[in-house]
Amino acid sequence: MRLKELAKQLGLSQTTVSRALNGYPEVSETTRLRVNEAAGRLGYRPNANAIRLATGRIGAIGMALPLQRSLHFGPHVSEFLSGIGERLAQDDIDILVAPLDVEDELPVHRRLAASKRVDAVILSAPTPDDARIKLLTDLGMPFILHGRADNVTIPHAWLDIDNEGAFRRATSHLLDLGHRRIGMINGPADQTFAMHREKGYREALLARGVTPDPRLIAAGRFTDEIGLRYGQAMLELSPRPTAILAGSMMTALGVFRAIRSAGLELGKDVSMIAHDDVFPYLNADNMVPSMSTTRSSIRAAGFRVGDLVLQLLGGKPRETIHELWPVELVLRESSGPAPDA
Amino acid sequence: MRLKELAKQLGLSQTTVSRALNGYPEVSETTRLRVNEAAGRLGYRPNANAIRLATGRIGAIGMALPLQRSLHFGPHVSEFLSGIGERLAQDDIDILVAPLDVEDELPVHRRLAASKRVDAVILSAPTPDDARIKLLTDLGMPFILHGRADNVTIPHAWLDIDNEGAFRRATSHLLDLGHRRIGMINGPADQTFAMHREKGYREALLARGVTPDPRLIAAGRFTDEIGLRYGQAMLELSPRPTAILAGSMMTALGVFRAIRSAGLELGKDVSMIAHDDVFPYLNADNMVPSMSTTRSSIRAAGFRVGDLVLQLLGGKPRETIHELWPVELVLRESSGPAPDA
DNA sequence: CGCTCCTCCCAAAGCGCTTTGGATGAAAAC
DNA sequence: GTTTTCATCCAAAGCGCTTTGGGAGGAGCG
Repeated sequence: MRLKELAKQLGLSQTTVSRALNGYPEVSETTRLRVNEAAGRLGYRPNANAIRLATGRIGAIGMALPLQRSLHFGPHVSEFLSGIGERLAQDDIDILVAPLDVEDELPVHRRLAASKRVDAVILSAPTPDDARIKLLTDLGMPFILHGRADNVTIPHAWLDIDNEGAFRRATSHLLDLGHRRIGMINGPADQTFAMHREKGYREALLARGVTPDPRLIAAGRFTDEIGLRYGQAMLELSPRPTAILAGSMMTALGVFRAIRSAGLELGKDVSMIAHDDVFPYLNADNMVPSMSTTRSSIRAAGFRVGDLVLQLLGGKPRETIHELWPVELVLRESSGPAPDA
Repeated sequence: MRLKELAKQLGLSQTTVSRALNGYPEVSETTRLRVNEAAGRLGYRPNANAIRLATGRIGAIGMALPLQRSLHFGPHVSEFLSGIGERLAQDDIDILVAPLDVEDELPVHRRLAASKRVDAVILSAPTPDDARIKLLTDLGMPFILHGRADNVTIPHAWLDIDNEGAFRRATSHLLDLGHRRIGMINGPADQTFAMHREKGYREALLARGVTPDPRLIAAGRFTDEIGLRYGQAMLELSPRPTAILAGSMMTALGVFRAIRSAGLELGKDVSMIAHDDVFPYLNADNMVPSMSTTRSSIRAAGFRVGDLVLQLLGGKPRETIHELWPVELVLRESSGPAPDA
């Protein structure tokens, strides 16, 4: 059932039917009703590609899924995507995921843009000098960044969480509890958010006169393995840290094991605060002991990003789209007073 | 730069340029070279929508992401998707993720099909009577199922892992070690794969004259919370189980905690074998103690599914596309002889 | 009653590509 | 030397929709 047939069935022109369906005013209410009824009855579905070709609007947004990088961000990506999807589905917008190798990210964006597959792009996991921003701007492709690219001066839309503040608070809290040797197992070092976290952490320490110890700072992917390895390494130091900040719940699982396998007890001998992106399948509350976290739902961020990308397409100026979300500090059993303090 | 301009620049017709670009034989090699060179130099990118409209081929495959259900399968989905993506990227095929509420899954598929957004669809997480199969078949939309729908007689392509065999082997192994009370924390009970797993488990028990105890069988989402809750419940029974099968690594984390919080030791007091979909960020080998698993990479399955969907579109008959992958049993420290045996 | 002004509808021109059905000229065949 | 036969290329017709630029006919006005 194509538009042409539908029009013929109704004894109307394609023009009128098209307008009726799309809510244009040049059509009488009775005709519109008649058209809508017939369309529903005959199961008319417009060919998306024809619409796209005719209008230039696509009804899809793109998201690059860097394969290697997604190894770092597997569960984060899917949660974030779910959030975006939840929002965009409301407006019947498709999400195109473009999997790619990290080194051809730029070409892929170029292809997406030039071939008119998407109206806009969602970027995540930026570095401070992220090259994608200039590329997309040059291409005239609207986009919104999840995270920040501090050194890029080109105006662009972004949404980020206050990583710096989160880690500053977490660190300060541990300092309040008497901890002085606080380890930090961060995310990949080239990522802006990881730098922000380190900044918050360092400044909190310095503010109390504690000199950051490079041996207590590690960076890597968000895996239990990284957590285990660096956790063990830190706990072998002497004096060993009495608290550790973990960049993700996966990291935290590894650190947890490191603590146990060193014969120590989490929340007593060693405290831990982990960053929690709120995975439904990994609940900080249900851990034993329950995990203190800096919490911010990455799914909610995705939902909002979906929102913002629509606003962007609706004409809202990109330079007015900046959101910095605060991060909760949720204290549970894994963080306690420093031992022998 | 559109085809028309390109053609004008070259002093050729659109026809010839199009053919040259698409490798048709009616074009001399020298012309083809000239065209390709110019296309590259001028940065010509065809408008994907025009191609789609003209050819009817889309160059995209769809994947429904049931939002609620993805709560059960969060990390699985992203791993699987990565695998698909890795394969389809090689052929420059887009992946459209269609997020949806579970109840409107059918309408969404109808929309995807009728609006010509995708060439084929990848279905996952089927139930035995999965209604999507009939729908897509009726719609003439090619698809491949990741998993199986045992009660559906309509011929269709599928790829699955041998869940039944995996759990039969794991259970048998535990029986060999002297365990008689073996708990099982399965995936969502309505899913085919979970039924297969239960079947393997039950039959293995029965084959040794052990009657399955309903109190030792639980089902739920793949979360640590479910693992913790059911793990605790089972360990409170007396006599308590001496071994537990966990449906996923997330589940296993919960069970692990349940074991510990009961003051028991994994691998001695209680054994565990978990199913491992091979998440790069959650490594069975690195756990303490290391985790025995039934292992099958869901990412690899995704890759292969991508492969198969292309074959399907290439004309390979759907009834010849059936793959059942064996599952490894990897024994590590978490499974040991039954205590007091 | 004649004229203007809406209201409602239509024909036709794209959108950018593929593909059918020839043309054209040179090489091959007779 | 004429007829075939290729090898190359082209004009034009779609693909299914939106949108521009009118055109009829009835209501409102004097």
